[in-house]
Formats: sequence, C-alpha cells, structure tokens
Amino acid sequence: MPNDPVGFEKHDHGACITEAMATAEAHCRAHGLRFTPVRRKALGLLLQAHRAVGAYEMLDRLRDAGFGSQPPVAYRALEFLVANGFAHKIERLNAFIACAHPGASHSPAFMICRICQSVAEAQSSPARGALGEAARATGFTIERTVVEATGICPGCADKADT
Amino acid sequence: MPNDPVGFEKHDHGACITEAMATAEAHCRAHGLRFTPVRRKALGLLLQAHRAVGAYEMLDRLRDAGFGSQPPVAYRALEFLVANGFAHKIERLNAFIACAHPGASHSPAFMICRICQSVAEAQSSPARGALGEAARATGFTIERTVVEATGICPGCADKADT
DNA sequence: CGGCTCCATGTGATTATGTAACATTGTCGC
DNA sequence: GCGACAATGTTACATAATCACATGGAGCCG
Repeated sequence: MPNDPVGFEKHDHGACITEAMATAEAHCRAHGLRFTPVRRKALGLLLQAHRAVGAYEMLDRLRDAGFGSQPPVAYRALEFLVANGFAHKIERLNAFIACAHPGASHSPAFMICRICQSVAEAQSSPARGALGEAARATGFTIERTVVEATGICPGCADKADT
Repeated sequence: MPNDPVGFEKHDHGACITEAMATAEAHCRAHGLRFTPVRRKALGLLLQAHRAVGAYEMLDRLRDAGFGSQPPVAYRALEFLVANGFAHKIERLNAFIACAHPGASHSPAFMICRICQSVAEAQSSPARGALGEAARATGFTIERTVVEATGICPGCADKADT
C-alpha cells in the first residue's frame, strides 16, 4: 500500500487536526453529546491518518491505545462520528475518513484514486441535476446520498506520465 | 423482508425479462463473450427477482440450479454481468441488481428505499455539476462514479400517511 | 486426430467486514 | 443516594469477499 500523503493538496497538518478536534469538541458541548475518550481517540486517529481507514485497522489502533479489543468498540465510535458529521463512510472502500468540512451543510462527494487510494472530499448537490429530477418525477424522497468517483488523482497521473 | 414488487412502477415483467436476456445474448455474440449457463442463470435470477440480490443469496439459487456451491461461483458470474453492463453493484447494500437500461451509455444512479429496500435506476451525469467541477479544479480524472440515494419510495410514503 | 492454450468452472480454505445479545460501568438529573 | 439511561466491554456469530489450485471444455493449429 502506498498512501501516506493524501487529499491531493498539501496542508498544515497539525493545525488542521487541532482545528477539527476543537470543532468537534464545540459541537458536542453545544448539542449535549458525549465526546468520550474512545470517540475522541477515534477521531484523532482518522485525522492523523488523513486517509480512509478500515474499521478493523481502527480497532487495532484503539486496542493499542488501551480500549476494548472487539469489533463493536470500533464500529460504535465510528458510528458516532459519522452520525454527527465528523467522519464519513466511503462505501466503495468499506472504510472511514475524517470530514474535511466539519460544520458545513454536508452532502459530501468523494474522489478516490484507484492507484494510491487517496480520497478527497468535495461538496455535491445531488438534489439538483439528473438524480433530483428523477426523484421528483417518481415521487421518491431523498434523505441521503452517496456520491463517490473513482479515478486517478493528479499525483498519480504525473507519475504515470514519466 | 418485505420486497417483492419493485422499481416503483409496474412493468410487463415477462416481456422485460425476455428482452433483457435477448439484449445480453446479442451483446455477447457481437463481442465474442461467452454467455455460459451460470452467467445466463445468474442474469435470469437477477431479472426475475427485480430487486437487489446479495452474492450469497445468488449463490444459494445457483446451487439449487445445480451449479457449484462455493462463493467464487456467484462472485464470478456477478463480476461478468457487472463488467459487461448487464448488472450493477449497489455499494450501500453490498448487493447486485439487473441493469434497467442495458445498452444505454451508462452512468447509473440509484434510489434505494430504506423501508422496503426497493431500488430504482436512473441516469446521472456526475461529470456535470459540482463533482465534475471539483474534479477539474483539482486535476482528478473521473473514471467511474457511484451515485446512490437513500430515502422513501412513493409506495412506502403512501403507507406511512395512513 | 492429437496436442496446445485459454478460459471457465469447481472446491477447500481463509480473510475481511459487520451485528446481536447481554452484563457491567459510568454519568446525569433529581 | 438513587433511578434512568447512555456508553463500554466481551462472547459469539453472521455476512461478504478473496486466494490458491485442480479440473474440464472450446477453439486453434499442425
């Protein structure tokens, strides 16, 4: 597996982590949610990794950090993060990634590089466009959408050119 | 599990099956593909079911029909159908469904009812819209897209009104 | 025909992913 | 403190998917 850098562009990584944690912290306080140690650790790990992380990989890290060692430990923490918009599940990869725009209104779309597995998050408005039209036409009520594109990220495209 | 009718509208089911099989048949002949008994049976089962079918459910039916009883049997047949556009994988459900528009250019979008699990297929053009814009902006090359909306189908909305 | 190659199939074994159920512990409001 | 409820931990299990290797049939070439 390649995959260390990610997101297609460079970040001030440390700052982006601290900020995301602070945002989550604030959101939980504001909404009476319990941002417990496992959940905090799980979000920290996702932010640190800065890529899509499988539930069982998360479980390993959580065990290393002294938490329980059974699957539900990881799944519950991830479920909490996803439910509250701090993370997203990438269906194509059966993996989870920290949200890149916490707080934003959120109908995310993802671009997944099939070479290096990196994932970038963008916004989408699926209700507009062909899908929304089809939904209105048939009487379907959209509650949530998954939009995931697979392809080649700029970094891998460059390497391939060589 | 509810789920017998599906697709949100009524069909002439028999005719739609025969036609889809014929289309597949023709496509294979034209492209030198081998439309073998397992593959034919698998497509038939998908069309018959007219809903999303898991790989292991497919395996059961194939075994009943006298084919092998190990997972690869189902996965290989499904892989063939998907690769050639006769079926699609619904990532949200880890299940497969017969293509509703075989032959069409194909960038499908799905509407999945969270009550009755029914699935309808629509066309999408993800390259236009917010996602395409983001891809162009970052230099990402889109090869394939997954677009899946979950929500409530008209049938279940009616029942809920009661 | 005989032999070759390629692809498809069958099978056993294993890995990966995800849930159900239930006991225990901790937190919060009263 | 006490009752209600949320969160955690663990056992066990269910579902989904892949690897590796042997067998068998279709088509080609000589």
